[in-house]
Amino acid sequence: MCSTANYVLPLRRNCEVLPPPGRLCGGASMPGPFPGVRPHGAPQDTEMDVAWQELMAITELQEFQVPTEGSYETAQYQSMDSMAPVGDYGMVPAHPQPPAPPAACEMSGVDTYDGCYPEEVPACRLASNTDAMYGNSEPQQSQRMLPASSHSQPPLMGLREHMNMSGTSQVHRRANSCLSQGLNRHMLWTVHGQTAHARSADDLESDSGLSLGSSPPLASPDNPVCAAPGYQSVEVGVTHSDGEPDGMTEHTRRAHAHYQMEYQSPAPSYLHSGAHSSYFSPQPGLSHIQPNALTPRSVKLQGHTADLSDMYDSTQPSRGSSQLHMYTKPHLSSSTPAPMSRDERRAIALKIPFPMDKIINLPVDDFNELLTQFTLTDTQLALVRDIRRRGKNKVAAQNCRKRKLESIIHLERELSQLQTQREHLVQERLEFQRSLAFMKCRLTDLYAEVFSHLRDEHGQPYSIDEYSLQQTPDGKIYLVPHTTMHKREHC
DNA sequence: GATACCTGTCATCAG
DNA sequence: AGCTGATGACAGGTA
Repeated sequence: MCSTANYVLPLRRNCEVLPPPGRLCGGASMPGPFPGVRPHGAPQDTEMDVAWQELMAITELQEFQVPTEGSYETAQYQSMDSMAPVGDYGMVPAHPQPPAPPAACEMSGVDTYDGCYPEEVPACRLASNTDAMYGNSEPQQSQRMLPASSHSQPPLMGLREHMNMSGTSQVHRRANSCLSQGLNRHMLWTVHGQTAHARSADDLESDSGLSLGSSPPLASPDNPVCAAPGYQSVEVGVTHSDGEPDGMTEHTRRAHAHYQMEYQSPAPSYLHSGAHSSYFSPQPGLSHIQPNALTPRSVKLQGHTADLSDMYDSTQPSRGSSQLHMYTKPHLSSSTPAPMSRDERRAIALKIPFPMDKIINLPVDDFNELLTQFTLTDTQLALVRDIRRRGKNKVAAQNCRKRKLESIIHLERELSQLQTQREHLVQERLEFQRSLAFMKCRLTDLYAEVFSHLRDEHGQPYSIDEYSLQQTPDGKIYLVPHTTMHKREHC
């Protein structure tokens, strides 16, 4: 065991031989660390057939006949021609006539609303102007069944450009060009488009869509706007040249009748808690339409209301004009409200007897009670539940995104704070290192100073290389030879 | 035309 | 079991 007994010269603190520090250690610098329109070409027949086969595979559509190729063109021109002279339905001419399989119009019961989605009777209603105008044609089925790049897309793109999409600001941007462009495009579309069915805006705007089983696509009542100019072009350019004396085929009449029932008759009040205050009031007619209720197409149409109304007034009876104005906003302001959503249009199309906000926001018990107060078809029920699910998920998604953004902001802020703190700590470490270097330097000086004053019994100075100063826990300081220290270290 | 962003929707999971 | 919220993924629209 080693002990301090080996120390040769016990020294005391504050020894007289220890002079005060004479100088500061210099040079203690420390290095411191200091980041479409399908090229207006007719779709291939095979593709068309496949598309229709896929469509027909849908249960709700199986009752319809797949139109023959020849029927498309017939329908295109026939329907358009037939539309022109119609005087009872003002909205009729106000939309491009989508090529529809006339064969499907042979089906019975088309003129009777059975509560099904309008798309469930696509051919006839599509053949009519009604659906292409307000409703859409099997949007989701089509989207699911028909790939985006399918043959049916081009004509649809034409229709999309022509009729424009709902719910997009694009409506406003293109509003001015809608009339002129829509006319030309419609003509092209009419001539070249040979798609078996036309998709309405709903169709075009829809994404992957909802479940096919629960929510078949619905007709949308918002497609008429740009269609008007398109139809005008048809009416002017094509005129009634075929063999439709009265200019209206049977299926067209039925479709118009359908439209009359759907959009002209008193509709339930759809009060929406969101951007859309109400888009239908119980009173039929025009005056009740809220600005918010206007669809993009109606908004788009707004800019051309005068022109169109003049044309319609001259060619269409007041009834049709009334229908046209039904979706016409008095003033097109920059603060144009959001257009009707797809579900809103669907609700209108299916005549859901209660407002959207109730569908979405009511507690489940109240919601179920509400459902019991009305006799709804299965289709209506499915739609209502889908609307509720989508509405809630929509809000949830909005909240989720909001939270995500807030989380990102929070994390960025936290990151910034941590970076600041890190910089502070780095500076602090640098200061400590500097201080430590200074203290080491000073200790070295003091060490040398002490040794310079130490003398052995012979008056000789101790060598700093042979001796070192050690302090014991009790505060005593000893001069220890390195050999002893080495022994201690070994101990 | 490519890209980023926004929004709606769907699918899925968990409570 | 059904409802609801949360969220990733996807698609479409827009700038």
